[in-house]
Amino acid sequence: MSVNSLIDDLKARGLVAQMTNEEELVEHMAQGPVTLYCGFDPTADSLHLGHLVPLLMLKRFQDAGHRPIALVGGATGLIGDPSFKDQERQLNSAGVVQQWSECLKSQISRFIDFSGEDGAILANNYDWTASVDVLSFLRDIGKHFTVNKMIAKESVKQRIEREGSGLSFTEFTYQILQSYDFQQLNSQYGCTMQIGGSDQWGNITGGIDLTRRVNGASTHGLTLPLITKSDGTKFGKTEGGAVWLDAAKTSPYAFYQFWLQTPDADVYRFLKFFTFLPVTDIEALEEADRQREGRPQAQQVLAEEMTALVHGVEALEAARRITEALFSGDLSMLSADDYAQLQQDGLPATAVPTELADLPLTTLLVDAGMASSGKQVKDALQRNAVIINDTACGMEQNMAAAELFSAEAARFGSYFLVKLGKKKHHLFYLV
RNA sequence: GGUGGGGUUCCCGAGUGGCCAAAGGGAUCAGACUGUAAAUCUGACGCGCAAGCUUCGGUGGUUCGAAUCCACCUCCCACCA
Repeated sequence: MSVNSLIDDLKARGLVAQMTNEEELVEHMAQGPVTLYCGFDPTADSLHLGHLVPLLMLKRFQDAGHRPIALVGGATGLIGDPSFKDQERQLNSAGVVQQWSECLKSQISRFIDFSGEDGAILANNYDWTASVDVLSFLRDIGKHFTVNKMIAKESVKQRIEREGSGLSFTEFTYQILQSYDFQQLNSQYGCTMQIGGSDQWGNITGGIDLTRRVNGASTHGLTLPLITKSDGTKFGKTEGGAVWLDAAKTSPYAFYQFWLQTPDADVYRFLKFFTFLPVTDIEALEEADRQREGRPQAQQVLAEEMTALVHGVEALEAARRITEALFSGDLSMLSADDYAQLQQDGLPATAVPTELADLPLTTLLVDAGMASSGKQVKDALQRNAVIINDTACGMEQNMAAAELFSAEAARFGSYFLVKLGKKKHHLFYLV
């Protein structure tokens, strides 16, 4: 892909929120491979969907011949970015941040190619901040920032102006640290561009300013839009919380299901944001779906692309197998092997307790993680929305767990497929 | 340090002695309708199958009875110094 068409493609996908002078940027990219960076702060032991867009953006640049630097914020993660946050964040211990940094590193490596001499670079800002002493920091770096400008930034404005909140000096300093990153990466690797979410604009321009002052270098910035949902709720959340990229935290099956359930109003936008499918193909798909009666194909395409990308083709196959078995409506088609396979493929499964005479169904299903409170199970029972091996259960069976989970009732002497509502499935097995 | 305002169930936000497990909205869950979509309608929404149990920043107190009154403590905010 030529330089020009990369930016054009990004714009066509709606992936550009803001950028520094477009002409200069395009020209800069035309002159040869650009080294660019994006930072990821370790705020948990895994990246989640919110990180995916910038991460894939690095990949888009790499695919177009540029050289990405993935920066893990081992130092900035210790401070906490106040940008557009309405509350001061709780500090995490150094050991935890260190550990999380390692987690992020290995995840990032799955998306970007770090091999070879021209390969991407993995950096950690802890390496150049940890040893800076206070006086050097204040004299050599701090001197280039005016508090007036720092306060004026939109990203901290509300924290400073708003009642009921404050901004600690610690977090206020964050923008200086991030700016310092850019200046360092510019010195060390010739990095001339920073990308990030639109909330990072203030931090990015801060880095551009610092790099110009200290290194005398001209650099560029580009931000990505915040991913929004048509219904106004936050993108990337499910009832269980964030959708993680770590298969141990969000199973490939759950991940696949997440995308499959994307509302029509969002799905084509998401295809452009998250997949590498050409925009023209996506538009063609949208047109085809419009012509079609009933269910669109887009969600399926999106779910397959994303699951394959994040978890690999095998995990995708597993997710599809489970989906096929659970949503095709007929469980009798499943063989004993299929049940074992479902469990292996990541369908949540729990052993049936040996002593369940007195256990109500509510407790049983809550313990298995199917619902967060007995009330929810009770509600479902009252509406006959709990289905055990194709048999709907009502409230009157709540105390009949021993009967329902007897060896005679089990499929192949061992399995029970329990459905709560339309979408929640759980496998129980006798031991 | 002084003065004033405030801390209510996941979030916002009512409630100023019994009718309060606590209005209303949002989020969430389930049902109907659909396409595992949206919109709409219905129900649930502190915990418990239930009897019942535990909440309104904390601790004590007044009272037959407190989220509501009193004391002290604590945290937040505004203004003043």
